[in-house]
Amino acid sequence: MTAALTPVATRAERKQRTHQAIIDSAFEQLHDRSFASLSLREVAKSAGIVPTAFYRHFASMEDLGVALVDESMRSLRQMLRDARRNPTSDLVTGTVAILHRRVRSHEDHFRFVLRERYGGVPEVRRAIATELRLFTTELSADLANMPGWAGAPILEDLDIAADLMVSAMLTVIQDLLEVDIAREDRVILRAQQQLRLIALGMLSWRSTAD
Amino acid sequence: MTAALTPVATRAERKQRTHQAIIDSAFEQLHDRSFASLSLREVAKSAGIVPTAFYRHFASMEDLGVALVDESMRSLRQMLRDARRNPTSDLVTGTVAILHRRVRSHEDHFRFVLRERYGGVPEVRRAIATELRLFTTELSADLANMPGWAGAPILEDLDIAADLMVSAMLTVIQDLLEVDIAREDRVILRAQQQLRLIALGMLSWRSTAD
DNA sequence: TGTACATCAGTGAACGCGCGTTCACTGATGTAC
DNA sequence: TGTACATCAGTGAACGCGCGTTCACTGATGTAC
Repeated sequence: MTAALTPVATRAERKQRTHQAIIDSAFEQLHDRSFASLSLREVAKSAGIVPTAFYRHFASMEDLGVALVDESMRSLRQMLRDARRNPTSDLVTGTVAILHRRVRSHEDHFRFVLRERYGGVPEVRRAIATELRLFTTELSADLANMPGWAGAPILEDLDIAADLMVSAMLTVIQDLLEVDIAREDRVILRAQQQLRLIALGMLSWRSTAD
Repeated sequence: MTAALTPVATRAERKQRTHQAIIDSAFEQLHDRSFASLSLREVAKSAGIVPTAFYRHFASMEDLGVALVDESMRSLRQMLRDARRNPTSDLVTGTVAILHRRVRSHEDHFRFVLRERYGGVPEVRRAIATELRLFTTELSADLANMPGWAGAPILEDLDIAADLMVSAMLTVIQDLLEVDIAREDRVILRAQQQLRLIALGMLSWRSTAD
């Protein structure tokens, strides 16, 4: 009795495997193309199934698109959670390091989200917008809980800073995806400087409001 | 001899008119779709010509895409020029007002640029990236010439701030394009606050570097 | 354990459609004399 | 001004192609007894 003689998998396991193969090969194909230009037939072919079998897993391409958003956003949320659980002395350096690591280990996900954020498929766009809004809200709440803000900051003002930080970091992610490895240190440094700049602004802001 | 009896236009004028009709109706069609999903036949039809006549004006759809970028970027550059020539006492309020006005008068252009910035057509993406880089550089130079920075700021640091401002303003533009008129005041206010936040950060930054 | 039936992931032919592009053309406008 | 020819923006038929979707099917896996 060898492993080769046992059945490769149950029917459910095989289905799940094909399901994931569709998602994975979609991300692969989306490396340098927009989701709107990706055809059902192309996805099916690269996943190793016939076009009609696609419908056993997704009702439509839009449906697949939303699944890709879910998969990608898990990366973003995980990133935020990592940052929360890893409160280093230098918060900016730590946060940028986590951002850097997750972008590099999930490049396809971030590329997809940034490209489709304002892309041509409404359902995908809506799903991304909803998740990013959640992301900003969570960051804002995290800022409020920071030990540094002893002087009772106004939540609404922290929201402005959180918004700015998310804008800046999305730009940094895009730069990371485009830069060649040799020049990536400059992008990282700039990301740190921009977060510090916003933090400095917040401190002056508070003293201005006093 | 009435105007109606004079020839409507010369051949060259008629050609130019069709050329512009193609560009205008492309922007119209792109209101809620990506450029990659727009077909040559659709553009031709909405411009009132037969598909093959398209080739009298553009070598390909990519060629049209680059023309749309040129047309759109003229709006962006004009905006920067307006801001330079209009040095009000409250620079932030004035700049945001100019941004607001130009976005509202050229919504199609800004929508196109933001959507295609990371979109599916490489040539269009490249054209936009080049123009945005120029835009940031010019803004950085403008910051250096500002009377407020009496204390000899380092150009490289101003670059970081210019980058951050462009990121923030691109997000603001997107918000303006999405928000309903009733809530647009909040977007404007937030834009002003974010620019002030960055400016405050720059002031502290300088005193830190001293 | 063995048999008979149900389930269902994946198949493959077929459909009608819009696509980009070619080609020879038309006929109004422009130009040379 | 009148005529003969050149230019060229726009036409319309035709092409081969990949698309999403339908449908009846196959045959391995799962289940009930």
